[in-house]
Amino acid sequence: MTARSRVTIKDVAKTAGVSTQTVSRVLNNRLDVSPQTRARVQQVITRLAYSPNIFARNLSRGHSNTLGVIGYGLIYFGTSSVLAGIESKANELGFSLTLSLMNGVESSKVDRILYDFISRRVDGIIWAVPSDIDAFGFLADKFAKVDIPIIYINKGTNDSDYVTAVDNRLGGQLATEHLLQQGYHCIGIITGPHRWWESQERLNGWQEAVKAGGCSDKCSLMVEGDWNAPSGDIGFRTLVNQNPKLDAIFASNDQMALGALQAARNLGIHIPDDIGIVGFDDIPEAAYFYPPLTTVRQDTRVLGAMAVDRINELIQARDEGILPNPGLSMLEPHLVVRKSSVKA
Amino acid sequence: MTARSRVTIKDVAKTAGVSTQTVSRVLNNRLDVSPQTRARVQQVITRLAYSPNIFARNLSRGHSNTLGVIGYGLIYFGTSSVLAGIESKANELGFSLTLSLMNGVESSKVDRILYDFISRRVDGIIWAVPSDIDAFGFLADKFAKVDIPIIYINKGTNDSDYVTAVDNRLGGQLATEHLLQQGYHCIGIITGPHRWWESQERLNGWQEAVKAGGCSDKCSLMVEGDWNAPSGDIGFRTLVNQNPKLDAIFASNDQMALGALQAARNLGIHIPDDIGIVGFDDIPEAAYFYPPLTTVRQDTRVLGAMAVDRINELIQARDEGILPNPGLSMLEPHLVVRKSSVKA
DNA sequence: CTGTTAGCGCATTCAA
DNA sequence: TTGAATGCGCTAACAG
Repeated sequence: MTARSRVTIKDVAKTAGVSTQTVSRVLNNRLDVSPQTRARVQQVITRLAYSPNIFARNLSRGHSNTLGVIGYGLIYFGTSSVLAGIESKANELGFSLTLSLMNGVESSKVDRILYDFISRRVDGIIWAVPSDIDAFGFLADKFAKVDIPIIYINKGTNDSDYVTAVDNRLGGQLATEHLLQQGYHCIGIITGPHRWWESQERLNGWQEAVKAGGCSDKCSLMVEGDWNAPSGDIGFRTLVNQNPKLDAIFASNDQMALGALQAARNLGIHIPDDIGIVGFDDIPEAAYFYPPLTTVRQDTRVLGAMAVDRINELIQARDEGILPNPGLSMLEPHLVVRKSSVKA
Repeated sequence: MTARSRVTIKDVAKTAGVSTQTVSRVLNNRLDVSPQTRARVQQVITRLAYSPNIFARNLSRGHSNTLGVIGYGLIYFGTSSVLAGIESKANELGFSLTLSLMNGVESSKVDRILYDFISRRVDGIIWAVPSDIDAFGFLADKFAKVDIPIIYINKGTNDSDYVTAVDNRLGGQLATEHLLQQGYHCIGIITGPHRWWESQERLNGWQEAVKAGGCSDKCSLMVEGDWNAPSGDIGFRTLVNQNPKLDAIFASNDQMALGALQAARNLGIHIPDDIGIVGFDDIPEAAYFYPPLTTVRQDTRVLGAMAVDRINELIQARDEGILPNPGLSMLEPHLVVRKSSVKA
């Protein structure tokens, strides 16, 4: 106790004139308590404003009913929204959350977080950090040692892992096919960083669609961005310079699309008549861009919720000694058509 | 234990050939351990991959070294960014975090969260939910009973409370004075919901500046928004209809400013030549709006960090039996000038 | 410098 | 239906 001491189960027991066990039973909604005693104990509990010490409880029970979540910056729409979904679902299922944030994937920080999670006896771990293939190499080793169920959000499948992801490849396809259907023929792409799984997949989707659409190599140029608006601005200029015939661009997220829109304005290029643009994410502002942005919506909240459901299954199965089949659960994104890709 | 049992301090003690006490001393970096034994114990600890059970530790120590944070939706820039600041600073000071999210201020949810915080023996509470005056009425009662240090982010002062806030009034003034300096004379405002403290303060700042600038009542019209872009769109149209002479608008956040920009385009009104616009927040996208948005930047990350520093002081003071003076710590926002308010 | 003893607050045996 | 004893894993107070 930090000086002042709190009400414990003993106090409740004493003033209610029963044993601590009985109080414990009432707390845990056991059936084997007579209605009268239960009522009496309840009264005392509320009167004394008693609330059980969760440390004592968890220590005694041997587990924490807590999920460890490793997330990514709170200020990006997609990653924040995933966390919101996780929080909400965890709440619904009665899990507490221990949240750790990472900026990049630093090995040492992962060690510290894992150590903390073990100390907290988390029942499961959700990895919600966008990360590249290299990172997953050393992560796999670390996680293998931990012996706690873990599920990954948005990483490439890997036979033995439990993964929940948005079908980013499909998203890239949808975006690109839409542009083709609108009569654009020469479709460039501004990707995210190449090492990100999401980025690769969106790129793959674009590539497939572009090939299927019969676009020439010259007409399927690519430039790498960094997810932020300035890189969209630069990317747009680069693509246009490389091929003046270019008449459409798939930007791998909405921020880069926003940068591209600004570049176009500054260059006197008209969107969508000269060049069509499609983004990815459908951030709330996208409908108010100029022109309003056609984009691929991914429901990241649902993604987070799915992950929690899945880890819950894993935990329960584990308690029963079962080992569920690993694999990938995919969430389908869909296209939201606005003016940036529809000629007047 | 959930079936499988973990390595405990006993195991370490046994295989290292010392008492659990010595292991404990090593764990807590006590000085009174000989270098040899310390080294030996350390080795065993890493070899056995031992990590202390935090529940046992907290139970024994009597406190949790944890901060309870009540936050607001993860998908809004300002509120998320505050949380990011809190997370980062808490990490730096060695605090763990227990995060609860609220959408509105529902009394029953507050009860549940507080109950949970008490169960977790949090050392301090940070209230980071934008809320109206009415809410603070019943909140005060609840918090008074809890007997845990608490600090509020962005609420009106109240003699006896500890508050950390952005000077929203100053922000409103800065925005409005800037417009006056740029030669605009008839400045309307799109506010946030009237019951929000932030909204009120920005409104007050605007009002002062408008009065000081000698604007007539007709030229200082106000319309209420809801922080989202659509309400900015509607607000813009309303203001323009009410007074065709209106030549500037202060939108109380960037999303509403974005909506206003779109409305202007659709009405054929030119920004900034016909009407100047200033927003509030400086979200990352603001520089890429069309035209780029002049806005008031508030460093919400720093705000969060300040709150953690303050609660830390409170906790320490409390341990020493001192009661620091309550009051308001203000953070100053500043103006970021872009094209939306500067005539060509 | 190290070990022994005791207890943190609760839940889980067992008896009664 | 209830109570008494025991232990979860760790730290604090005291010895030595």
